[in-house]
Amino acid sequence: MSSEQAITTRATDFSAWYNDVVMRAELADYSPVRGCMVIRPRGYRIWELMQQALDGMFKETGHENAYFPLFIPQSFLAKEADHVEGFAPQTAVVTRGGGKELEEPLVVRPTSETIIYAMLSKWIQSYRDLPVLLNQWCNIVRWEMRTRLFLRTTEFLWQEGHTAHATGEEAEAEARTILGVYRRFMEEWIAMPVITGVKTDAERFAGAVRTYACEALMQDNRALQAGTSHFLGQNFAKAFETKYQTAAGGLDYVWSTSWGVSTRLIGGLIMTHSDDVGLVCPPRLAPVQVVIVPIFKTDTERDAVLQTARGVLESLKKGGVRVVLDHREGMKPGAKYYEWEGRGVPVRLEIGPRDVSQGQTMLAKRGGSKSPMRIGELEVGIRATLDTMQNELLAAAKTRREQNSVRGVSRQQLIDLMEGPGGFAYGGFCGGEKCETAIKDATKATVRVLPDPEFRSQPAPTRCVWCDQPATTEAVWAKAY
RNA sequence: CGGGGCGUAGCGCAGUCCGGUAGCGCGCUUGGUUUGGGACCAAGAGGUCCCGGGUUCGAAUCCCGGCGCCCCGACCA
Repeated sequence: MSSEQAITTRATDFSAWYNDVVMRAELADYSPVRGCMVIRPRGYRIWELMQQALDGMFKETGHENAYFPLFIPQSFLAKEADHVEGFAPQTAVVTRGGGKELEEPLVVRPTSETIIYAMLSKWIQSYRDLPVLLNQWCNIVRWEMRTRLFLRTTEFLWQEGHTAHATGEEAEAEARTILGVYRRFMEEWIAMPVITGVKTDAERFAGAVRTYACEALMQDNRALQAGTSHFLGQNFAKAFETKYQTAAGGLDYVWSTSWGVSTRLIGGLIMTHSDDVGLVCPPRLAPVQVVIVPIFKTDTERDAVLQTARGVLESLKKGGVRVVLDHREGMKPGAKYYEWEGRGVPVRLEIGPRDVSQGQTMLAKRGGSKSPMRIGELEVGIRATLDTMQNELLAAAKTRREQNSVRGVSRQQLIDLMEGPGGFAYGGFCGGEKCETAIKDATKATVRVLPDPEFRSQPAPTRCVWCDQPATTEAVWAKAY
């Protein structure tokens, strides 16, 4: 089984390490179909936990789930000029069905804006019908040249939110609200700190007026675009004639947004926290938060230890902890430790004869130390431990990000940084496409975001790092996934 | 699509240069002994050597042609 092969170290080969971690933790596997992946139960459980958390947040902000079809008439995609130009090369198209050539080819959705606006046009008549706040959980297909487990696969799972509003201000505010939701989720659940901001025109979603994004820094100092939220203006409304009657009696196109995060987040989780032993999973998203490993020699010890272990199992379960008892026999405790560590289980409770007689367990933190805990204190103590670990992961990731961020870079520093260690490079930017392209050609780095105020440097840079003309904004560069 | 690597048991590999009838480690099955950081003994099961041609008495091995996967680049969440 792949689960027992050695893991390549991060220092040796980060890509190989990443693949090894995914395999070792049994999160996913390659599929018989090129570019596609199979998400295994341990990986899917993380996604379910992510879904649960996010879905709750979407509902709190007034969104409702719906489902739109997988197949989109090809002509729909063509209605918005930028959109079709952006996605056409990446689409899979069905031309036959039921053994017959189709009258109109059907595109397997690369995203659902077009079919959703076609429907919204039917559903929206008046400003009283607005806003419409929709979300859907689904799979999408984008034909990729080069794929990587979770980070970029031909088919992937995501949620896509689509909202329609009476005013541009309201739509813009919605896009910003969701960006905040994403950020909160990434930090509080994935323990993955992100910088938020606006994308440049070159990096903008095809068909959007403005694209907001959350960017995280992975352990190899490359940036991961973890989520995007788009203000679409009236682009799709115009393409699909999605109009409504205003309070004043006039007709106007709706203003809209769309936003999404995908199973790519699992890749972000892995590359943010994991180590050379295997997966490190933040407790809030860990399929198994606690594993109990019983230790015994004689039958008498076995009975006593297992009885205690079962008691701990039940009490933790009642307390809402995701816990399993590893009672497999014929496997040494040490072997179990390695296995569960590779799978990223945050806490291990060892219970042996000595512990039973002393009314305690040995609590080992993933990647940390071991210390005894009284059995009576476990219900409270485990919760506290998991919370602490969750916070420590976020803090450690934040520290790592800051240590690998350089502010106020010069042209030469930017080049050196991207040739060398990588990371986030903050600098002044004239906003010109020429400079953006030149920087990309010279360094392979792209503008990840024009950062939101709280991430900006003090004082603000005054000159463009590349052309030395006055800066119109600050930008964050990095090599990206 | 370019550059690099690889394809032999479930997994990791050796064997390929120099052709001779397929091997190692791990895992798996059965039995026994073990169990506080990757247990041991014994007996087993498991193979279209990526595919198709060719050379040869004989091909995992040599020749020709395909296919697939991984990594690095160009496209992208």
